[in-house]
Amino acid sequence: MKDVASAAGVALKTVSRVVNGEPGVHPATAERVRTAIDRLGYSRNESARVLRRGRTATIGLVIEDVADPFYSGLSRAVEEVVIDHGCLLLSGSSGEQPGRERELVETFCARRVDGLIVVPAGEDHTYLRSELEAGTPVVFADRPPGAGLDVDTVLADNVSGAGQAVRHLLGHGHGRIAFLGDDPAIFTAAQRLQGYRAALGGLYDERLVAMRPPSLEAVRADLARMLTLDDPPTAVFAGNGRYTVTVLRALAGRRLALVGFDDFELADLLQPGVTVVAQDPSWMGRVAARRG
Amino acid sequence: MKDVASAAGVALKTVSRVVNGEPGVHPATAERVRTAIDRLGYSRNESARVLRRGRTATIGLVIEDVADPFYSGLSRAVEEVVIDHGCLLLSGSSGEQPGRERELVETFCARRVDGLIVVPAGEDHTYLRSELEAGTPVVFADRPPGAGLDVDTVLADNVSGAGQAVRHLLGHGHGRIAFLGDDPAIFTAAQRLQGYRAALGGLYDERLVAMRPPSLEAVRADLARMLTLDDPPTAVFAGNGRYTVTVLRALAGRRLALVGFDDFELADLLQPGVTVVAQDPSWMGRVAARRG
DNA sequence: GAGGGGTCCGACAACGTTGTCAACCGGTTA
DNA sequence: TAACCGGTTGACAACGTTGTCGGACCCCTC
Repeated sequence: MKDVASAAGVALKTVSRVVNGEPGVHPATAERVRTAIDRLGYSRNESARVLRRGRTATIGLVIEDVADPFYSGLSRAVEEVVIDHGCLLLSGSSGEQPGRERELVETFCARRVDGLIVVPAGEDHTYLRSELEAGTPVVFADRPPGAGLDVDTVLADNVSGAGQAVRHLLGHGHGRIAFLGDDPAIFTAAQRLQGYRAALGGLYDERLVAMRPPSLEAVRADLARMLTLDDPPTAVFAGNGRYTVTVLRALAGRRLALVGFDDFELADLLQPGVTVVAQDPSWMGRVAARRG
Repeated sequence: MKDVASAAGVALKTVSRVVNGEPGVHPATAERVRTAIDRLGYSRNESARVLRRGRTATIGLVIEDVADPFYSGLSRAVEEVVIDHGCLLLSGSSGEQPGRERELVETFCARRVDGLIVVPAGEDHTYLRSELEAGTPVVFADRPPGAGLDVDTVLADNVSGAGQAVRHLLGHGHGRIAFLGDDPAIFTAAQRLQGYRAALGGLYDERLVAMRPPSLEAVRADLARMLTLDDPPTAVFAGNGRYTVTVLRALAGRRLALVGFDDFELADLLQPGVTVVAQDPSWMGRVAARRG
């Protein structure tokens, strides 16, 4: 601020040097500048700084929904790493809408974020190509980008995780295991179905699979339908954290064994709530940091 | 970008007009500019725009911890409102550390956020005074600011909420009700203690109160101590969402009645998990929006 | 006293955008 | 013909900061 400069009787550049802690300023001068700063309540305008220097010290994070425990955990981990690098976090929830995802990404890019972490909602990410060519580091998390894009991606091993869950149930004598999961258009849901199917092998029965967005009514109906089969399921494998909770609620008393993908609070306090922890969110954060 | 201007054979200002959808540009010219923009993959530099216009279209949110369901719910609601206003959200977790809170707030201010929503961790917010005088709209949420500051604040009625919880237990015949809550230095914890105490009246017994940061070991020890009293508690009132979960875990089998402040996922699926929902986070978001 | 080296400081341009103002052009009116 | 008008367009300055460069000054040495 030029007011500070004139108040301290120095040039703009000297003030700049002081606020940035650059060397080559006489201690007495620096002190004079500092008191002027305090007196006037000056604080550096980061926008101008960004404009001049080119780095925004900002990372953009696009997730599904901050309110989902899985993503809020991820957010926190990312935030931690980002702050450690002296940056700030711009975040937004796509709500599983590809359009919203794209809007967020483009807005973040227009603000010239120094890096982007995206949990994609859509399939087509060609709109990112120009951004990538411009050199913006982008990392995908939890789900891979659409075809034709070469981007670092952090994934959990959904297939083998689902396999473990199924084998756990098989080992406890369950031969009829239902799979309730999210829309198979979602990468993780499809992967987990695949793991479930592979682990079941010949035991696989299409009638025990229901995949769609989680709503209590739908899950209730699916379960009710399955339970009227001649050979009803004795166990359920739920495709993600939110699904596990929904299934629990839909079961309401009926005592089926339940295994869920993703951990969730209090899982250990419920009947047989085996959980498979999918990701270590801080691991994802670390990968993002790889590109300070 | 001046490249676009020269590519389209027009002046900078005309490009500016087109990207901003300002009137007074011949359709043919606008079209030429647009194709140049597409061809060059231009996107407006928001930093420069911010510098020139003074508005950042950014809101800062400082909370306790995004990973806490209460705050992640609040975040989501705030985000919703902020996006509706065409703004973006910068958020950070203070981790209940006043220093961190202050750092975050000051960083946000240096970036000239158009508004600030703060769940305070500290007691002293005089450092905000100059910012307030500069005209930045600030809203406190969940907890009030330190003394001597005149700021809009969104609070739940913690006292009467706690009173309701206690009366609920009294109504079910519990005369010995323990209160386990967070450090009384935290506003909400103190308020809830006050409500608990008032509702109990003569039944209040200091030995049934334990307040400190929630850790499983500490809560276990507190509970164990209380249960060895001649007249042990038959019910527990937990001071916040995280505490409720911790108490549940610490109880591990012992069947005390439990009421918690704040709702939490699956509360309805546990034994006697009465809950008092404190805030409607979207309400807070709305208040923040009051100052687009 | 002249030259050399170091320390401290300031003038100036540039970052990319937008607000202001004036210029231009075709057509209409006095 | 001159004055005027609405619709388009462009030149220029400004936003607040930092990088570059060069100037002023002091101390030391020959």
